[in-house]
Amino acid sequence: MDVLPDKNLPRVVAIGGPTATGKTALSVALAKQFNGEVVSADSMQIYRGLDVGTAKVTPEECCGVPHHLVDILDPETPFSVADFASAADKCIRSITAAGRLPLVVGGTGLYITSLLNGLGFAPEKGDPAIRRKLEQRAKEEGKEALYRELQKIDPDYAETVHPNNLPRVIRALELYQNTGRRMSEQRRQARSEEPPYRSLCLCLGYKDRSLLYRRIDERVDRMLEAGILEEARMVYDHRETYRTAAQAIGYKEFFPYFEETQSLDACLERLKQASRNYAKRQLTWFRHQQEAVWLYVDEPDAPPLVERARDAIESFLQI
RNA sequence: GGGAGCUUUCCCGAGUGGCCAAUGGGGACAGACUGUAAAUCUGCUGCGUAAUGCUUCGGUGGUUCGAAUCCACCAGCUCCCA
Repeated sequence: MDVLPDKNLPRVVAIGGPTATGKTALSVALAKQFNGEVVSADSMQIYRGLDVGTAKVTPEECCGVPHHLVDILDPETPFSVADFASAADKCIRSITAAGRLPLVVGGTGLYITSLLNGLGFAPEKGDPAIRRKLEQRAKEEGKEALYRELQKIDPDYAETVHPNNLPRVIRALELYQNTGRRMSEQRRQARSEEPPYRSLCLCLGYKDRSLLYRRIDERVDRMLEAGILEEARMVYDHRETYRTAAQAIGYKEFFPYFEETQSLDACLERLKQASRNYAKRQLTWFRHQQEAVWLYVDEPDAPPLVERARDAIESFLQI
């Protein structure tokens, strides 16, 4: 698409990157400089009560900068990318209307990319009943059976999904049964739309990966002191209803400790490991799914991070 | 002091004469991703001028056409008896 973007589109600055790179601190500093407001793009911080484990902004860290899409749901309420995209869009429009700059900040790459590309999700919500039936079938007939069915109804999409990736297979079948539309069509349509904003995505990273991993480990230790265990216990006690929280890194790793099948130390190690693996996946996402300007935290001769970010945003706003 | 066992590629751990550069798991690295995404899934992991090539299974030396696998000695660790 060589079409010049519409000058009147809302401008959005996104800040992404793996966990523990300092997105929160940077976004607050930038919001103050650019008269901005933060729109969180984080699938876990959206929930009330998950604070320590999600490294949620504290009131002190906020410094008065408004934060949207944080603490807006109880943990038993389901939430999805589509929900995020429409909620974030509303935020962006009202922030823009107020003459301020929306800063979309978070580590959930799928949320950021979907939002910035204006992916048109199916208007129909997912159908839990259909999904439950498919899950049941997978248990009885095996995931191969479902995959074969997907090959029949949507060979194009089946080719892009690995047979082992059951949740994706199920979602595709669910979409078809629910709406009569194939996932491959859905994707094609969604992609062809014009981007809804003029956006700049800044991505935080480390040149030296081992430094990132060390920061992650240290942060887990700090979370322990800050009371992550109580939070994890709370999530554990509600694990049947807190569907999303129960799978969050920072909580599920302590379940064996509560069940007395593993020592606290072992769980802490697993949590650190899981966080490092997650950071790796985030890097892959932002490198390949999202066009971004990368800012490295550990660049020795470069000016401070905030200055580099500020320069990038200033030139973006001038275009 | 006497006896038994163990030592494998980054880690754990299989392998007890050829099909072994060596199962599996973890880690590392790389990748996918359109309604649970902090989820879910995939690839790859001795070297390499890529070859019936080279160097690996604690060390040295043997047996054998052929050894990670058998034997001897040495080193380290574990356990049992004193």
